[in-house]
Amino acid sequence: MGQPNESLTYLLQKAAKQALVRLEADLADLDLNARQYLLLALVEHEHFSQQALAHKLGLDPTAVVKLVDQLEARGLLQRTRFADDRRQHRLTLTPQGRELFLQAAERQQKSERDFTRAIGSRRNELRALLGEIVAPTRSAGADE
Amino acid sequence: MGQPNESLTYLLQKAAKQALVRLEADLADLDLNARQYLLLALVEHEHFSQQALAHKLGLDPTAVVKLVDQLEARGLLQRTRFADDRRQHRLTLTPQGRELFLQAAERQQKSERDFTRAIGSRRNELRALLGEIVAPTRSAGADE
DNA sequence: TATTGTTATACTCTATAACTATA
DNA sequence: TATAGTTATAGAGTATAACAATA
Repeated sequence: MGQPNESLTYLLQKAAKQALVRLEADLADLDLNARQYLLLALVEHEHFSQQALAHKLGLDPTAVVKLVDQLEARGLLQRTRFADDRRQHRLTLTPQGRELFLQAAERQQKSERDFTRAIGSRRNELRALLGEIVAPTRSAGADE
Repeated sequence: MGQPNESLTYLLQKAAKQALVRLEADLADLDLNARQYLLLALVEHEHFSQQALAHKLGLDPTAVVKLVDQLEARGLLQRTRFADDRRQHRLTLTPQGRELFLQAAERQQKSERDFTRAIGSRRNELRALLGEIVAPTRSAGADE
């Protein structure tokens, strides 16, 4: 961003945006945006509460309400209650939700391979470098 | 984003956001956000028109109007007219603008070194990898 | 009394359309 | 007629505050 073309911060913004645009294009015909997909992926892996999701996604809890509303209305996930704390909603994918998630996950992987085609297998180096930078700083934004 | 922690797209979003948050924190006492700084950096390097800046920044031209309004009101840059096409505004840093930019540029470089401290000199590899991914795809978003 | 989720609301950002001055 | 810049406005996204249910 100093000489913009050389700045890592600037490059990261551009790369992140382009990766996002591509992913959303690749998910478009499943009628999922990246955030919806990520939520499905997280819920598929673990039955989060909405607050836990908000924290994990770096989102406002009220935004999660709307996200979950949309996905529930489409029959992709369900809200039930946690037995040990009935205030919390336990989110679970429906069979349709799981099926859609699996399709989306395939596309996501392809999208990422396509996006990083220029660097081939060095994408693993990129992943490692980003992981080292990101891991220690987990304060603001999407956490963990 | 499939298994979120392993996804490059997800890592890129997080890294980009954290880098941005850090940069804005490091520029805060100069009363500049990242976008304002980037605009100053571009104008310092070349006397852009507002449309050219909008294209370069991947912003709406109306957003550039407001950005330039703010910076001009603070006496950091000036609008004059291009001689060969008097519709276009030629943007130039004032002496104060240039001085503030130089201070901001120092902070930006330090911010970036701090952010990438964990990978040390391998930040050059990271820069190279990102450059290879980003360069070919210059369609959507912040261009060139 | 504190917390989860919800709703309503306000605020910010971005995009769209109409206008002016120049070409 | 088309383009650069401006303004006003609408829309999307996000944050804030108050409320109900549960702890």
